[in-house]
Amino acid sequence: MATSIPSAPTATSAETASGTPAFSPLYQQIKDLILQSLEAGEWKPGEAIPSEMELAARFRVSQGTVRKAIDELAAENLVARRQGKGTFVSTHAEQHVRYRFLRLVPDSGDEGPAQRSILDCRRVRASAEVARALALRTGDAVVQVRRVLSFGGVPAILEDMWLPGSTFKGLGIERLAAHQGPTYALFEVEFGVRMVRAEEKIRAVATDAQQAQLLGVAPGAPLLSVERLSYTYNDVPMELRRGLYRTDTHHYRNALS
Amino acid sequence: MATSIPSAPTATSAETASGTPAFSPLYQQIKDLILQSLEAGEWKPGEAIPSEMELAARFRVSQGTVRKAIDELAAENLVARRQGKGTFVSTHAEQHVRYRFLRLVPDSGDEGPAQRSILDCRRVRASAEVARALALRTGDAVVQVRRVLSFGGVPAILEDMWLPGSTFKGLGIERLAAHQGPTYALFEVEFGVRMVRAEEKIRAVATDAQQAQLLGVAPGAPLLSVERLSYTYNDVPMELRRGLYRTDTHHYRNALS
DNA sequence: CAGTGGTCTAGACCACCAA
DNA sequence: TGGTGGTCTAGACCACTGC
Repeated sequence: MATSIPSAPTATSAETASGTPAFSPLYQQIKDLILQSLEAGEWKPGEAIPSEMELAARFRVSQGTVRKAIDELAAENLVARRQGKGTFVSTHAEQHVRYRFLRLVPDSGDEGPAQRSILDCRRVRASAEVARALALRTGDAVVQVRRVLSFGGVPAILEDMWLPGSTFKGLGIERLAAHQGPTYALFEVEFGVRMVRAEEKIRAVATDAQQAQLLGVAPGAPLLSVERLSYTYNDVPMELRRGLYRTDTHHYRNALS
Repeated sequence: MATSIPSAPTATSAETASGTPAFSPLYQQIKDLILQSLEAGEWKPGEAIPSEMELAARFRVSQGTVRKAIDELAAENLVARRQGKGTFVSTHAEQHVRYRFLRLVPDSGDEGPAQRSILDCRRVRASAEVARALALRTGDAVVQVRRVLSFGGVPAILEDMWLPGSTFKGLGIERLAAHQGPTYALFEVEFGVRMVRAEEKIRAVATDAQQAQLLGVAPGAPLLSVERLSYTYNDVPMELRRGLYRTDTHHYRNALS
């Protein structure tokens, strides 16, 4: 199916062996091809992809078809268009989308970025639960990170992260501490991993003694438990995160539509 | 600005009095016009809007321009396209989008719809806080509803709702109790109010004695506090809701992208 | 000014649905 | 079979950016 586009492209195509029609419009095929280049790293985060005209010539389709393919990629936040300049591969390092995945906002006012304090970072063997989430085998190497995020000096988030050891070779406490800006931007630059989407499961829990001490709240105080599974291209899970959020001065913001 | 489209439509238009260019593409103007008809109730939820060709003729533009306008409306879930049939005004009564705004899902398995139990429904005067959220004046009439939602006989959600009294005339406990399906579907049919989007603020809180009793949990148990402000067309706030969610067997699901 | 994305059009054809 | 939305094209022109 995913072979190269024929010189005379056909919209109606791709008869599967199993007999189902499996119609896929041309622009979808083009989108998939662009996606493959994105995954392969042909263009790095922050870089411009070729112009619509160039891509149209390359794939032997009209500019309008490329446009529709890019429209969908832009809708999924994989690329961003800038009129007069070009289309750019999305990155977590951009100013206006920084901390795109962080939904905790102050109840009033506006505060700067979080201060990070790395408590721990070590390579461990994946528990059954972590392995299942990250599509690994139990016992595989994973990097485990624990940190506290503070706003204006007040601790607000206690977070544990698990990352596949094979991909995040050499991730240590120094690198994490030295880095400025979003952690996901560090992952892009240092490990070539771009987080594309994530799913969160949110619960209310009571603090235990250790957590309470780290966050500076009373033991038993209610906290928001946020379990996040982040995915790279192609729906590959790449990070499991368990966060405890203080919600006495902040709240988790969500838009429904 | 919002006058009718001239017989020879211009893409570059709408010079504002203040001097700013304020360029608005044709398809945006068409989208606004369709939106106005939607707000005015020219087509009711569940009904089909005119075909793309008809709208193109009505607004004196090409089908492609109407298509792009409808594309955006569909992306915002205001209408839904069905190939071969037409484009339909979205409704909360549709099977596949039912409980679109309810993000609480069971940790495992799948359960049927919630059982509702209305505890209270009465007309009261808006507190300063409720008035501010609903863009009313303090003391204006509002309908206040308290109810419990249960899954499989187990109470899971305790909810208070506030609705503008002027719009929700005659809303009583009988009507709420008699109705089947999503509450927002009732609002569409009985009061002509369609909820289009909502914003939620989520916190972890400790249960007080009364809440604990209604939900069947221990006093002080951590619960998810979900404050929702729902909007109709044109960003008009129409409902304030404060929910307490049990998250021992369920969780609040969220997708980030 | 040239190059990029953005808009608009008109027409052809395809896939889906209902009568 | 006719109507609806869905795809694709080709070309013209507009708006924004940077040289």
